[in-house]
Amino acid sequence: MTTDVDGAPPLSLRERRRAVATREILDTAERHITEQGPHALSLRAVARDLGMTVQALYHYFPNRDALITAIIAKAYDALADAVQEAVDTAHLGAGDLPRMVVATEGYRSWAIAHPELFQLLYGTPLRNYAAPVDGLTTRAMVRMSMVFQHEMFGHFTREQLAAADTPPLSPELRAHLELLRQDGPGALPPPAAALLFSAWGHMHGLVVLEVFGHLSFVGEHQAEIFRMAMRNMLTELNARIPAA
Amino acid sequence: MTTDVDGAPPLSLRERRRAVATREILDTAERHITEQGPHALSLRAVARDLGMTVQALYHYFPNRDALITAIIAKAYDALADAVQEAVDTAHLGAGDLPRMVVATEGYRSWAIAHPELFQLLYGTPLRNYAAPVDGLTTRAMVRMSMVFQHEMFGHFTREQLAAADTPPLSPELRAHLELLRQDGPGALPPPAAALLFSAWGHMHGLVVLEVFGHLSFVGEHQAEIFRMAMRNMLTELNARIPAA
DNA sequence: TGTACATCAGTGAACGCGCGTTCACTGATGTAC
DNA sequence: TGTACATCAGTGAACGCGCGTTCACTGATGTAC
Repeated sequence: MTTDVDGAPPLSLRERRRAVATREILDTAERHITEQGPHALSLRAVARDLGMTVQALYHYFPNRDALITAIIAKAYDALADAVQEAVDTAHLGAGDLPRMVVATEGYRSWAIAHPELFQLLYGTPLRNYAAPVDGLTTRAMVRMSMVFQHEMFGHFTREQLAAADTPPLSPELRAHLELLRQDGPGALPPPAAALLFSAWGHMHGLVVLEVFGHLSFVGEHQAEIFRMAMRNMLTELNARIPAA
Repeated sequence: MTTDVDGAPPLSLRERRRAVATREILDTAERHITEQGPHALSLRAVARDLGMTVQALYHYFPNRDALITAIIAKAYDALADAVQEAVDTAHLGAGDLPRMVVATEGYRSWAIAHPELFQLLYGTPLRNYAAPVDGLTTRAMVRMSMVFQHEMFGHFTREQLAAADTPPLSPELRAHLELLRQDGPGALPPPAAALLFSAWGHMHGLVVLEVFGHLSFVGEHQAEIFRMAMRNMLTELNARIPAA
């Protein structure tokens, strides 16, 4: 009776229930984080909220770390989605904002709309939580950085990017960045890669200061300062790349 | 018998013991933070480590929050000191690094040397900890920002700064920044203030990404990228301020 | 088609541990006369 | 100079709460024949 559009084997009752329960646990845990902060997450509280006992959770997640990892992965995806969507709908606004600036504003907006999840991703590492080594979170990160680098560099040729005007990079750093671009999907020449990291830090720094309350003295005008900073950043970035 | 150079009334035995004990509590708590992370701080563990009972701590700090606040204030001061000291000893290095870049590297170095304290200042707010409204921490912040703005803008006239080339600021933001400069000691014209915030975000963002492990794929070369970014930032900043 | 067995979601009970804070009290230190 | 009192650092005992994880077990769901 389940919709079966793609010819996948239909799920059994057990499997459907399991999927629903897993989803409920994740949603509840995420809600707890958004309400109490990432460090307040407790398995017992989640179970209580779902009307079950703690032990039952162990049928769905082997332990607390696994649950947290799942939420982190989900949050990374949500952030990447927000950036992507901001870019995709950029032309709809009639403003003259460069799409790159729109992308950074998508990043900022998601962070401000979900401060606790942003803290989960970029704040103090959780106590007693050991992040897994696998690439569960890396995928979303790569996806997001592809969006940024496409908006920043997409309209330049590889030769232009390789000739970007920066202080000279050491041979070791150049070599390291060359290596990175082999296994990563993004194929940026070293100077452009360095500029990307710098820009990422700039964007992230302003957002993190704002979300964590260290710019509160600027009051209502943080969005305006952010936009100004990102516009300037983009202008200066373009000025570093030689004409074709 | 205590050294009494400044003519202050000599401390009684009780007062000296109290000062020593307070210092010991603070040092131990700070050490616990540097060893276990800010979220692991526990009064009981601190007391245990000092060979006393928990209750005794309440003679020195009214509660856990007060102890944390004292450590935060101390850390802010240490960070400001590190930046100041970097600038003060800048000329000793024979390099051609601008003093502003040296200042930002002082910021970065302190953060890397004391990642857990840096997390305490700029990471996820502590659970169950309510930051006090008073300006205990503000003083050090202002001091540090004065160093940066002196290095960034000290050699320009007020007229030059007021004419800095940025996208136009809204009248509301201009007014707000004018207000800020009245009660703060720093007297930056609005466009310069906006550029200062942007630069602060840039510096902070790169440091926070590095300290929290989000730039680990750059490996050993994070210092080089940071220096490049800060050099570029300074160059671009200067380019925005018209000649006298 | 029904039956025997395997799988799985859930519970009850428990282990062993942590925490911040309050209260009533003792003994040392400091002070006024 | 000694004496009576006040202040303060520290303890013992307790309150009331939280947590993650493991174990043995029941009853529902799924599967092989």
